[in-house]
Amino acid sequence: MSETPSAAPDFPTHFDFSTAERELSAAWEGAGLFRADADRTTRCGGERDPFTVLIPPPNVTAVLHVGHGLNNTVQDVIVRWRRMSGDEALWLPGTDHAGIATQNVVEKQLAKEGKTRFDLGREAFVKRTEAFVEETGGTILRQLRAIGASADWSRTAYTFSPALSKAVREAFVRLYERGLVYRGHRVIHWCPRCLTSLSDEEAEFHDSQGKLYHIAYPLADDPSRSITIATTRPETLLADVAVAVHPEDERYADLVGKELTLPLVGIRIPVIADAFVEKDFGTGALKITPAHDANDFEVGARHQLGRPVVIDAEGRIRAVADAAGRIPAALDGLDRFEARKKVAELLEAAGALAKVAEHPNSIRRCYRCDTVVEPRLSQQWFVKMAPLAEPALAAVRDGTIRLLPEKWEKVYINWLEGIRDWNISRQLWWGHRIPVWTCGDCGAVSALREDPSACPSCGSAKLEQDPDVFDTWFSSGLWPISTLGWPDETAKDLKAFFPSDVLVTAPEILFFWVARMIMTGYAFQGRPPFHTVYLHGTVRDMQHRKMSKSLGNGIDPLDVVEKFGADALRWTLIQGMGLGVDVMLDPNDLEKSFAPGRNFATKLWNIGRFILLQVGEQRVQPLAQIDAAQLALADRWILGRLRETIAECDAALGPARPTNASATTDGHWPQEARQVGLRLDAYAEAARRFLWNELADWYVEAVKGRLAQSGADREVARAVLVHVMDQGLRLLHPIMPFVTESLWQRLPGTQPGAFLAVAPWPTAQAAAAPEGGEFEVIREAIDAIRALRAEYGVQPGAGIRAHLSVHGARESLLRDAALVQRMARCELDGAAAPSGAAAHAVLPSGLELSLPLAGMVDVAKERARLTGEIEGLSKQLTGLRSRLANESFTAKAPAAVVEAERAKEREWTARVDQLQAKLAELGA
RNA sequence: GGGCGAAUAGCUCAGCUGGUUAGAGCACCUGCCUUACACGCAGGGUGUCGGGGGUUCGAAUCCCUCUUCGCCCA
Repeated sequence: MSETPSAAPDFPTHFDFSTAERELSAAWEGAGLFRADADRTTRCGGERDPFTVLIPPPNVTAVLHVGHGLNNTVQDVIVRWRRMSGDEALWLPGTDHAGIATQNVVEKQLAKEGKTRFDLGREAFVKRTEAFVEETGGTILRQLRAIGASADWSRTAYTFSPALSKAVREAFVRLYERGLVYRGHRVIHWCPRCLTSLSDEEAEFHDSQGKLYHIAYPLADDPSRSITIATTRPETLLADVAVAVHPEDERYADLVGKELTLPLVGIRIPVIADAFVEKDFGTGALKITPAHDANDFEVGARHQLGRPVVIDAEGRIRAVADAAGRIPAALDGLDRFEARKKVAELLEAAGALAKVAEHPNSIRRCYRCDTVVEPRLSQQWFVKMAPLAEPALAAVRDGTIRLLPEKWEKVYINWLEGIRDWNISRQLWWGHRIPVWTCGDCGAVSALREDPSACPSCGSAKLEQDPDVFDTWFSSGLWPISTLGWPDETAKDLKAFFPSDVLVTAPEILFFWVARMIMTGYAFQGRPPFHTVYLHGTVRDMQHRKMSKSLGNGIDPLDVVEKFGADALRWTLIQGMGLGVDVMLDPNDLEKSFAPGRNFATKLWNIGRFILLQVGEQRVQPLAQIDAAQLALADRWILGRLRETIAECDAALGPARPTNASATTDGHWPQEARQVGLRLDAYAEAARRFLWNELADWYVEAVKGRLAQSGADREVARAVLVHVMDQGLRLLHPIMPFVTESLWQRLPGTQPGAFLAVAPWPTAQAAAAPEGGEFEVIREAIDAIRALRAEYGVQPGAGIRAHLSVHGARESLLRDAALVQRMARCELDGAAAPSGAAAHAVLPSGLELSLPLAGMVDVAKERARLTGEIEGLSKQLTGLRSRLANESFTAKAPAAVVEAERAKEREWTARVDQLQAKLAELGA
């Protein structure tokens, strides 16, 4: 490693990211840059458009993993972009109390002490959980600061705080009053480990290899005949109340109305006909178990059948209800899976097991503990979803809300069209208690905003509150309004920042959370909670597996921050963020994944180092004061590239909001704008390309000679250099906030105390001077000379000479000969090329270069090279000419296309001619 | 079983409403410590655009079909 001995000691060759991160985080927060002010928004009479992003609240028990890193980096990039763009940007952080997840964690702690929550009792358990959350609940938010999150920490919300709990209660009571919630006795998903019901979404499907048991049920009055049913769950036959066949199934037509003997149990059950049965599945005969299967429940209800319950809350076989005489002693008390084996054995022994076949199927598992869900008959609170879904469906259909990428709009619509009622009660202790009281005297059921002391109907004090709590997602669904102050309709934040703008989350929780927020937005505010939903991909390892604790393939973002810096982490994540595309990272080789980000930061740092060491800290003229006529070719070129890059970044990111949105009206995404913007990878690449491939690789090199001299041109160069660096840093800041802020604050001209984090986002200025296309000719020449040098193995340090032909941009190239000299180590010579062996290049502009490389050029090789180039072009030309000769092409294709093809033909023909002339010069 | 989507360079992906000599990043190979940077610089190879058929003057792009993979829902 080489160190420049003269380098300024306070400007090392590498960026000290850990110090910068610590200092800048403190400085940003100290200056209150991320605190949003409601009064400054247009909705409150201020001047700025509000721009609100609400964090998907992580669980209070969570510790930061790379998935959080990705989700929050995306939000931060968007918020920083809007903040710099002049919006009153609010990124509202917070956490979710996570009912089941948190209760599980505390129960596990208790288990280590040899206790259960029942040993403590409800009140003590809740107290203990509160204390646990108090202690560790802020962990993940603190960790988010370490990756540079510019959230407004003063507004940190928590779903179980008193304010948000009030919103939950108000929401439920309003739905109750509107007749949109009801209590019902249904077969719901039950987790026998968590001992609670689950919503459809919380009971996730998993493919499994099950078995299909074919069991013969003999006719009660003629045991020589039987009906064979097929089931995956033979243990539930203990609760069978009928066997159903399809009404049009001729095989069983004569048996409908007869009775069967239930194997192992011995009681008589009827054969019924119901169109629900699929004739082609299994044997076409279906056992009906209303208490243990949701579909059977419906069938049973249609036929007024009983509902014996034979499996208890823990998943054990017992005569729970209406099941007297149904449980053989050998099965009583057995776990359901043990019971399945035992039932099969007993049936086998009784000769009733006709067949057992392998049967791939899907089973539901608890999304929190993976336990196989048990369908269970029980009383729960449900939300009627169809009326709530209607405006949520319309909003996406008509473009009030857009989902990116587009395919999720279809999934969303498909789901909402078939929406089912939502079970919102949970038999947990950690959560918002359901505010419903039943009177012990008059039986009145009341949903109340305030805890009652007496029955609202009869005045009795004998009131009992529903013991259950709400599904956590019920409170999460209110997040966009509850965090902003609802149900206080006069809350300033609600006025200023609702509706919010972009919601950034993972598709996994599209139904759990996103759809429900949209529904509650309409239900309680009559408006959409946001206009854009950005659904990002998943972080995966090199085998495309999702990162998880159990697989041990995770990446700790804080580890990455420590080893490579927060900017490197952010860069890697954003640069890989194609719309909806998964981000692949290698947990076994962090260097491979994150070194490019760190290297880019170092590169930037060294551009800054060059500027400070070469430009110095003396006053630099603002670019606006420079007379356009004084700008060099390279200056005009880099300013043109900057203008183009700003436009590219803007096009990749925006538009920020639908066009016709106002303080009181919801905007609308026209069809052509629905899928536009938030291309973070394209934005990242545009900024990187400008700073590295254009500014560093070309402009910095081009400007070196001018900086070494003194005079007016040096001042012009300094002004342009500092300007383009300043603008480039602004463009990159949302992605790499630390290194850009560190450099920007050191740029000559930056006011002390100013922050890049709130500096204005660049706007593309109209060109002050011609774009500098001539500089492209210089670049082409340098490229060509470098390529020839490499081709012929010219020593890197050796100087050579190039003769220019009379064609093309000869004069302008000669004017900048010094530049070519430095960048290609090649002296330009306007004199005609001497005869003899030389390497040749014909530039697209028509200019010809001839490099006499005495002793290096092998004439045969040069001939072969030129011939190859001619052949390639000729082949292209042949195709082109036959297209132009085709009359139907010239007649039917648009004139502009035809003309473009003709121009191409002229250009290529000329080029081939030039190359051929060169070849001729080399002799036969 | 129903719905949605993808298949383009070794890898991850762009290529939208048909017309560029099919691109980018990473990886890879070669040569260089050229006074901001070796965490760097310069140069370089790489594709029957999944198979088949169709529409068209013209298809990676539109239509049909097959194959493979993924996601959502039941």
